[in-house]
Amino acid sequence: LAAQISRSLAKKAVAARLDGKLVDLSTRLEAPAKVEIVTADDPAALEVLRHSTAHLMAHAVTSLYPGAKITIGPVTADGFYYDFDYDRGFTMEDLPKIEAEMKRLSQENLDVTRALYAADRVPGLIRKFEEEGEPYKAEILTDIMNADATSEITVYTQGDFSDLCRGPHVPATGLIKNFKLLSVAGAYWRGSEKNKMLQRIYGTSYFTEADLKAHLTRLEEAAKRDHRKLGRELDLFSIPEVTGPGLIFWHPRGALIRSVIEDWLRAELKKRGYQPVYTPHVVKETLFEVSGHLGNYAENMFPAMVIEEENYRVKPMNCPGHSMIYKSRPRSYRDLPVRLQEIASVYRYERSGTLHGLARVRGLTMDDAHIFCTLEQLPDEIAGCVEFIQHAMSIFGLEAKVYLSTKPEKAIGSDEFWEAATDALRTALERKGMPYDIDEGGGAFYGPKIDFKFYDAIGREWQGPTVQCDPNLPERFDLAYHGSDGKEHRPIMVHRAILGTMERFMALIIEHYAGAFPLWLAPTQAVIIPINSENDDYCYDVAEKMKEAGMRVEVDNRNESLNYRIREAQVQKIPYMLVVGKKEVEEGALAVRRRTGGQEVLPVADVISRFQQEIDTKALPPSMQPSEAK
RNA sequence: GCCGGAUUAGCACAGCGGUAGUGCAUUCGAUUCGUAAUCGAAAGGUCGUGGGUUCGAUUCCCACAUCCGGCUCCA
Repeated sequence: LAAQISRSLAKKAVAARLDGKLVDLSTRLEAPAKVEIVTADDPAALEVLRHSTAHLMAHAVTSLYPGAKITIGPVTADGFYYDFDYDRGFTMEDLPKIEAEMKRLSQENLDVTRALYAADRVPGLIRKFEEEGEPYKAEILTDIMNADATSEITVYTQGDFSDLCRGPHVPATGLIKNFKLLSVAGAYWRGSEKNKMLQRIYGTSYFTEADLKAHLTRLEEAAKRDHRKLGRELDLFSIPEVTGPGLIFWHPRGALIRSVIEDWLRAELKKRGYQPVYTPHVVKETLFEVSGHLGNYAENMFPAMVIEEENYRVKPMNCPGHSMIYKSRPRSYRDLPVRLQEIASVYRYERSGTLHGLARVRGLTMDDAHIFCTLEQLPDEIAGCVEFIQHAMSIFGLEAKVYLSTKPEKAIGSDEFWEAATDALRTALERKGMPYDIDEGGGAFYGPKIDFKFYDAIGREWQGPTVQCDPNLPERFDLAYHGSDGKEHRPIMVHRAILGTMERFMALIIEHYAGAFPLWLAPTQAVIIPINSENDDYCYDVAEKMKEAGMRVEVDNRNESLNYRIREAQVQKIPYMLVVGKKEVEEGALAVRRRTGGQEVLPVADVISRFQQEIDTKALPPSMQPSEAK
């Protein structure tokens, strides 16, 4: 019953599924199974194609650059990469040469064949790789056999190129036509800093030219909404070289947006029973000896400064400070939970190569809070945090990937605690109907946590909100409360951030909105543009009225053409442009142009009431809603 | 921190072994305009910093700083 699917019969076939398992088209059918042909429009086909493109690239590289050793070449979210060990780094100039060689190998339409090695033949294979000067392949094989001595190994061959690989692959190189090599980078062998750095080449591949072009266009579009570019164009912030990397200067417009978000946060925090506190930025380093940060986190802290023979440190975290406030007086079980909140700047020494605009900085402002509670209160407290985060995400229209991170190998604390806390986290997510993945062993050494990860314009992952359970700091600070039994008990501490940090969150929403902030966040909500200077007084009167109604409005009566000023407002992504000419003055009206397009002439009072309706009143707490028009 | 690349006016970019140029922004002048750039002029640069090669370096070489893409890290 062995069935080999003829390539001529299924030109578009890329791979097949046997009982749901992805296999090569050349697979021999040894028992009855449900057979399904995977064609180019199947999402799985793209992965197969990209993996095969990675092989094609490795083939091209080994033929162009003798001595380049192959390692691994997996598929990524939008493409693939392959890591090589070569005595010089590849540069962007090498990529066209490699692409040309790939094109040539594709035109040869080499068969891609698969060879299966039973366990007893693997030692021979290892020797073969060693003899051929491919030590990395030999190492991978050795590790596979050490893990399971009965493993079967497959090797794929196209022309004179062979690679150890699980597959599946496209049946012939001729199917690989629309690809692009994108960048070169260094990457450590097996991801460890201690190992040799390899040369990585990234690329992507599609079945059709149109898909490839669309992808490249998407990358260009994404670059346009890069928060570093928009931050300069919209005059939101700067990071001057003279004042140091990773330290942000917020300009008036950026600071305005940030302060509106902080006002929103404070109102939400108040509703949820958080108490605001303030703690010092610089403290004697004893605090961090007690917290254990000097032992475990010192390489991420700014070095000590000496004042009157005492060492002081800039804080890298707020939890020790909040612990001091908790500890400042005896606590009763009746006081719990205690929720201390601070939108607080901390400073961390992040390694220079990791800094990235607002998204990764050395001076960061956490929307931090620490909840001190009993183990019994933990589920409700965590559910409250998850609900808060969910609410915030809905306000900003953001989506996050949620991870529940469980007990790592190196952990402290009792099993009872880990179990109860992990359970509380899981229950909270399920109660709120939040889909999540488990990050097995990804928790902090002191406790499990929930992490929310966001994606930037080009798909990079950034951690934002987090909820962490921690019995360790209460222990270190000897925190206690008097229980109803009259005895002293230890509270649990929950670390949580709703937005993450203000810096990273701003980066995120700048890219999310592509700089076109919704009305409630827009630094300038409306600009009034007189057509000529005769209308200036009317414009100032209207502006005054609008300011009284809570609008952030400006008059642009610069000596520039109307077109120029419209364009300027459009480029600055100002939501409303209000043009005033003779007609509007006579009618007590405004010619309303929206940045999204559309024009209409409305009485001033109508413009104000429309504006107030457009600010989503459900999203904002009462204290922030615009006041009634006067 | 590691690998590769980059650094020229406020911004975006040309250029080149013989001491710098364009556009926008800025300032000034003209223009008073009906929905995405009015015209003209002026001003603006130790060509990232330091060292070397050279008769001469913005250009070539080295170190450092910063940025970009990755890697690693992100108790």
